[in-house]
Amino acid sequence: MKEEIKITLPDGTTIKHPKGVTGNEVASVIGAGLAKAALSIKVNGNLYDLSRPILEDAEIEILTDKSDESKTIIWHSTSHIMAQAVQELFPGTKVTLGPPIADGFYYDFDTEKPFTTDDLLKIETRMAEIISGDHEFTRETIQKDDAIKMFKEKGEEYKLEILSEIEDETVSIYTQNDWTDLCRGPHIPTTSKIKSFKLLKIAGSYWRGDEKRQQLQRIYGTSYSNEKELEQHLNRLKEAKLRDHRKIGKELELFAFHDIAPGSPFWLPNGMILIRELEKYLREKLDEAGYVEASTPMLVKKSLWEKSGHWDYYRDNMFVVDDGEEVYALKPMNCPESTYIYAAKTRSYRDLPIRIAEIGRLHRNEVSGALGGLFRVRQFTMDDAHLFLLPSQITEEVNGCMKLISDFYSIFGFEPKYYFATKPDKALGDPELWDKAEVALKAALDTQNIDYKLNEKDGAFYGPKIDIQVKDALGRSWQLATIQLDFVLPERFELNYIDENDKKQRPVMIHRAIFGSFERFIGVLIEHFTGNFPTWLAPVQVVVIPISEKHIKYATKVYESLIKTGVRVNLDSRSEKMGAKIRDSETMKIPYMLVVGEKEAENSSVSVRKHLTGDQGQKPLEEFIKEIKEEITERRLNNLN
RNA sequence: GCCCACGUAGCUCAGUCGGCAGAGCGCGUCCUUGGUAAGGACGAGGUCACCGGUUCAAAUCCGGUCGUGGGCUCCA
Repeated sequence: MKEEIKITLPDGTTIKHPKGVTGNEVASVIGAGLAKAALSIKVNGNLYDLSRPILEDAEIEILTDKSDESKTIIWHSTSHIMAQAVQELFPGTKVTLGPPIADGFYYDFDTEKPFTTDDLLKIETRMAEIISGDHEFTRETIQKDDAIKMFKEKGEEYKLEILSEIEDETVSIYTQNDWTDLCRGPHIPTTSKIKSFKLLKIAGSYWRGDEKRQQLQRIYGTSYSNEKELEQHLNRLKEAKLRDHRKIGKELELFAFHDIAPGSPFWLPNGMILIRELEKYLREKLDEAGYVEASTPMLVKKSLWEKSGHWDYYRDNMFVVDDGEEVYALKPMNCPESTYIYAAKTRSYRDLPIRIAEIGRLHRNEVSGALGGLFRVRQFTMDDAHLFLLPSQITEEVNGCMKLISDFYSIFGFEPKYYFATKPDKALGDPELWDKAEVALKAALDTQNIDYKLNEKDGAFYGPKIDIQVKDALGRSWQLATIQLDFVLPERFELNYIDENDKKQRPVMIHRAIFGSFERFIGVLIEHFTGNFPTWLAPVQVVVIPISEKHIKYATKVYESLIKTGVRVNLDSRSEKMGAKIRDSETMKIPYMLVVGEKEAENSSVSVRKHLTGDQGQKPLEEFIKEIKEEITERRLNNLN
């Protein structure tokens, strides 16, 4: 009699099966429907192919297309099919890696001729044939030596390099439709489980992401087990395009780029309003949180950068200015100079902590290919701050930073997520201080009951840090804020304070940013709000629309009383029809349109139309002013997104 | 920086096989005076990114430069 194993289902029931039973068989016993929908199986936490024998007692979970894990399996299987199609259509192409990624998959190829858009269509056609052939994905475990022999014969040098790094004696290979790839798996049972797919783009990449190594051709694609999900995915891409801050920035006249200053935005008057409002809000928050503000020079002698270490490690990213007598560099960071503010006078332990904010304009010479809209620029304005404190104050100060950050974000509707990064292998500074600091950071996170993810050994070489990410309205994550401890800079710049025993001691330094840079943050805000800013941020808050020339006089009165109360208001007195004026204001995403004519002039009222919402009816001008003032002062969200 | 694609009016874009530079929006002037998303007429506006080459002839073909976009971490 054959040996039996115990299979435990997610609901706790157990079923006995003969040893070597496959996921397919287990699923069939549970139900025919499940067997049909099954894509993979989780066995004791590991993903298995449905055809792979289970050899021991196991807790299992049959995965259908409802699970995220099975999506990655579908994507990965599709990348194999794509690789097969590519090698058939373009003989001599060598395969490298083809993993699933966030929303699909890619495969990197070494090919003599780069792929064209037409090639993508050909590849898609061939893939469709393979998929409809309903070929099985079969797994085989073979000796590594045999695998080496096999891929050597095929001339797949990249697979050989991968094999040389594998320590196990056996490796797995997967075959579909007579095409075989080295792969850890698992895969979907048959090619026909893929119901929809699309190849999205061609891109260059490097073998192992290393620019010194072979340049490869990457094809990105995505696939799903039904038509609908692909459609949804393509819609998301479309939606993201509509929200693109470069497009909206141009339409709303927020900023412009010009060849004359690559990577540096020209802020137009409308965009400047965003900067001014953010600055105002930021400074209010900083004042409340006990910060002082400083400003340090933009152009500094290179000896400063030598001392800070930037000259050795960051010079490629710095703009260097030689006036013929002296070599200067534009500051790429504020921190080294902030130490001069601290050291401008003798500090006592009683003075600490000192929190120095700097809204500083920085220049970084990013390589041309890295630039992108407002997200990656060469000149930007950082909302920076440096805190100088006693080691015993770390927890409290980090707490303060986190509170400031979550407070700041809440009015934009952002939920912060925290990542705690600890000491990396290559770290500078006193190990004892490192330990203390990590304990203190953890204490800060714990006292606030903050849910965080630990990124071990991911800290900066000069200290541990907490990174904060937010998700925007489209669910995309952005890293904006960071809180970093620094033990190295106080050392390099020989900072000190006088302790209670009249002895010199080193302070600990914290670098922190709330939203990183104005440029990037505004880019994120534009996409988050689709340009439909809350009223307090909107470049133009109200437009007054007289119905005809006869009403310009009253419209001017309305306009002036709004100006007087500090509302940003335009008067649209063009000889256009009201409909056209409304259309133009809607296009410019202006929060409020005040239509005024005969009726309104008679009783000092305005007819309010709200952006994207429509006619709100008539109300007294005074009432409207009171309401909009309140909305602006409280910095209310408009919930239009 | 590297690979691919792209660069035509302020904006969005068309321009076939190499043969006189186009549209809509916007802008200007005039007409129109209106009740919640485009009223009408006329007009101005171009070194086809830049430099060079091929050709009788280049926006168009070739080479280079600059700029823009996508990608270059997601580990068989």
